[in-house]
Amino acid sequence: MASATRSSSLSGRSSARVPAGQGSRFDRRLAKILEHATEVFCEKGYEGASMRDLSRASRMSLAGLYYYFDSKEKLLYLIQKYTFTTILERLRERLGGVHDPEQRVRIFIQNHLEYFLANQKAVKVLSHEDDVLKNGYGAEIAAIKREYYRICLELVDELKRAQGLEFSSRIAVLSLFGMMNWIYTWHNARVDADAGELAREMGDIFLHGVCRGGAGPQAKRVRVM
Amino acid sequence: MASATRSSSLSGRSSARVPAGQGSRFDRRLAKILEHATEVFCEKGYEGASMRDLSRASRMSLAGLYYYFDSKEKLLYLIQKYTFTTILERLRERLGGVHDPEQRVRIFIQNHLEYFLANQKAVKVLSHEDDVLKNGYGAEIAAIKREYYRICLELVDELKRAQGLEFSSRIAVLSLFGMMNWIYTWHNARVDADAGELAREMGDIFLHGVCRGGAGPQAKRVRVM
DNA sequence: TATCATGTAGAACGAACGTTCGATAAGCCC
DNA sequence: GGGCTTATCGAACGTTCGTTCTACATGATA
Repeated sequence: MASATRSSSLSGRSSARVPAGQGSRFDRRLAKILEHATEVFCEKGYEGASMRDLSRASRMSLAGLYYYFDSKEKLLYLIQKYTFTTILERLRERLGGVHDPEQRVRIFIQNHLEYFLANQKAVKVLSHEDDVLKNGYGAEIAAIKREYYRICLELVDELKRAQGLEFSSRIAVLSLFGMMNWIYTWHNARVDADAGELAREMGDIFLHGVCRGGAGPQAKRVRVM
Repeated sequence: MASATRSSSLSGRSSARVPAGQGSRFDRRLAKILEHATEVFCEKGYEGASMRDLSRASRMSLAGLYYYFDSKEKLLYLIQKYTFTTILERLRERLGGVHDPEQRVRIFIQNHLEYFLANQKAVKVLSHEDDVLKNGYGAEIAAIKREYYRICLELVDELKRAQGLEFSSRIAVLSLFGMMNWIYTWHNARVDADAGELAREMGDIFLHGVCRGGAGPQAKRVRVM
């Protein structure tokens, strides 16, 4: 018996926060398993990773794992839910008190990239195993994602209103998400800049485009044709 | 015996072109199987799709499939190679004769999006099953991809030179790829614009940013802070 | 010391996996 | 008509899959 539907702060019914250092013994153990599972899912993909891989990574028997959650799918759900909830929570904190629309968009980018680079494996699992979850689990994750998208859309709309601009918010926002999310396919900590620098550069591209001079000082445009 | 190492234009040793209407009977049959497999891989992912799924989709027995290729992995390789080769080929044709740097970047975007939307399932398999292929197969696909990236990098460098701009080409190009590739996660033929329109809007964002007015007429900027 | 919830593991379950085998038609050349 | 090649199939191979059953420790409580 037991497993993740028990009354636990990470899993079942309650709040779903676990910074991996608090909570009951059960919660701490489960959080560790989630960390290992994230790594394995990241490397082999959800379908490609077997429960035996997870058991090896967690240094626990196959059967022992099932004490902490009741299926492989639920494990993925727990990872995705925790990751997404955390991003959203931090974003809300950071946006509080800032009112300049351009600054608010930049904060969104900064928050997104910072979390993405600090938790690269988790967000790869989030991005890559996007439509694996079925029914209830899938719907719940999709709802959180929709909310996150909605916030970004609102920020862009604020910007449009404030600056009297006219363009498709949907395409702009989805393009921005593309820029940011794609990072998990190419970012290399040894050669690429950190989150702050990347956020600035991507913010420049999104807001002003490469032709306006991106990272460098304002450049004069020399039209060719 | 036989299977895809035979002397065939799609598979083994030779040129790897098959517009699915030419070639030997063997090639035409294999091309059909590849189409079905693309659809199944797209829906269930490479690992998630079983050979039995493919056999059902192709309306051919499990054993019958193996007459045309020698492993599931090779099948994925054939799909990816054909798709990528085609994009690259079309790009080269279109760039010929155009010399304005901005126009050349726009052609790149247009070509990419056009193919992506016309072959959404194939490119999803391309993007999503990026690091599944091992050793020889993986290396070959990676090489084609590198070449494609190199071309885009060159286009952006041309633009920088022509307009006297200063920014990180690497980040700009990878951001652009992100914008464009992410499309497979959200594009909906019933509500979203076609490739031409999308290419224009993404080109505007990449080149001039949303603050310069994206799709609409040049907008005046109203600074708030 | 007996009892009880908490953890953990070995061994096995049936199902599904990718792949191979041997047989069997149908069409072609001699 | 006999001997190739091409194309297809049912059945099975050995392996691995996610999951479950049962037993056995451990430490706290009574």
